[in-house]
Amino acid sequence: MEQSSAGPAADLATIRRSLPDQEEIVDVADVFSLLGDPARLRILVALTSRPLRVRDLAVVSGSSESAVSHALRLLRAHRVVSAQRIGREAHYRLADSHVRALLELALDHVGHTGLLHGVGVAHDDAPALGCR
Amino acid sequence: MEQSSAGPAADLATIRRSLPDQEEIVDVADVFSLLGDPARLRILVALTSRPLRVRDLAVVSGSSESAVSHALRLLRAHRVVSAQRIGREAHYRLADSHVRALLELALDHVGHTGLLHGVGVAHDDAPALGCR
DNA sequence: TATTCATGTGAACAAGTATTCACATGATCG
DNA sequence: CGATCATGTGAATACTTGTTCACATGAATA
Repeated sequence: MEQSSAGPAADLATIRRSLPDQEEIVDVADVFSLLGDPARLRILVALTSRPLRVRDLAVVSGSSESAVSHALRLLRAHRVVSAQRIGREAHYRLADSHVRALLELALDHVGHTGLLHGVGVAHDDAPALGCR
Repeated sequence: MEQSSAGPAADLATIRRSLPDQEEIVDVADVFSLLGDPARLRILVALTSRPLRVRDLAVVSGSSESAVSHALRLLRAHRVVSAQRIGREAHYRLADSHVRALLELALDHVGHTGLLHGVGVAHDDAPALGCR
């Protein structure tokens, strides 16, 4: 998605028309919002490693099992994670590669290198630009 | 993208140690949270096209100028956008390529797969459990 | 069957937050 | 200078939301 459908120096009306409709905006915002809570984010980063049970996630992320369950319910409802029941255990995992990509992009952004695998950390880190 | 620096079937302690510390988690969560508000998201998507002034962003995004200014203040504080003053106007743009990449990933996902949008699927509650 | 275990859930309180309104700041123009 | 314009900001309100607590569900075990 480069300059989108709007060409270079598009006028305001063109830009406004090029925006996703409210429904899509809200859907995307919902997902970002889900990733925007530290407790849920810890859960998701933990799931970057491998599928985990609710109890494990509580231990790893440092939240109560109830809080984790509530969090997973929301994440499930928005297809951010998927669950698989085996007996009385529920194994959760990241729903798809897009979620993983979002997490890795963001972690890379703050310079966290411990979690990512062979990914060459050649990020360009453009430091704003505000001054001219 | 492979699992993580933790080997296959890493134990819980290993996974827990591999998590970013609280400070990094909160930083990343803050950015996601900023992208998680529909009004701010509209602003940011508009900025993927080209730099815009506060007034233009108000028109394009459909929020009041005051609301936009408040939003931009937060986005600026977290280096999500950068500003350049020209006379009495302030031109805002996306701060760096990471932000753009996050937006593109999310919007692209919605546009192509309907995962967030739910192609013919109710998107508020998902069963998602027990799929094997 | 009774018990235990893992997970799910509803209600309610606490904490955070986005918007509006009124006004401040600071630059430009007549 | 005084007026006007674009933007920034503080306080207050209304709204959203995450956590805890108590309990429910449903599967395994004895």
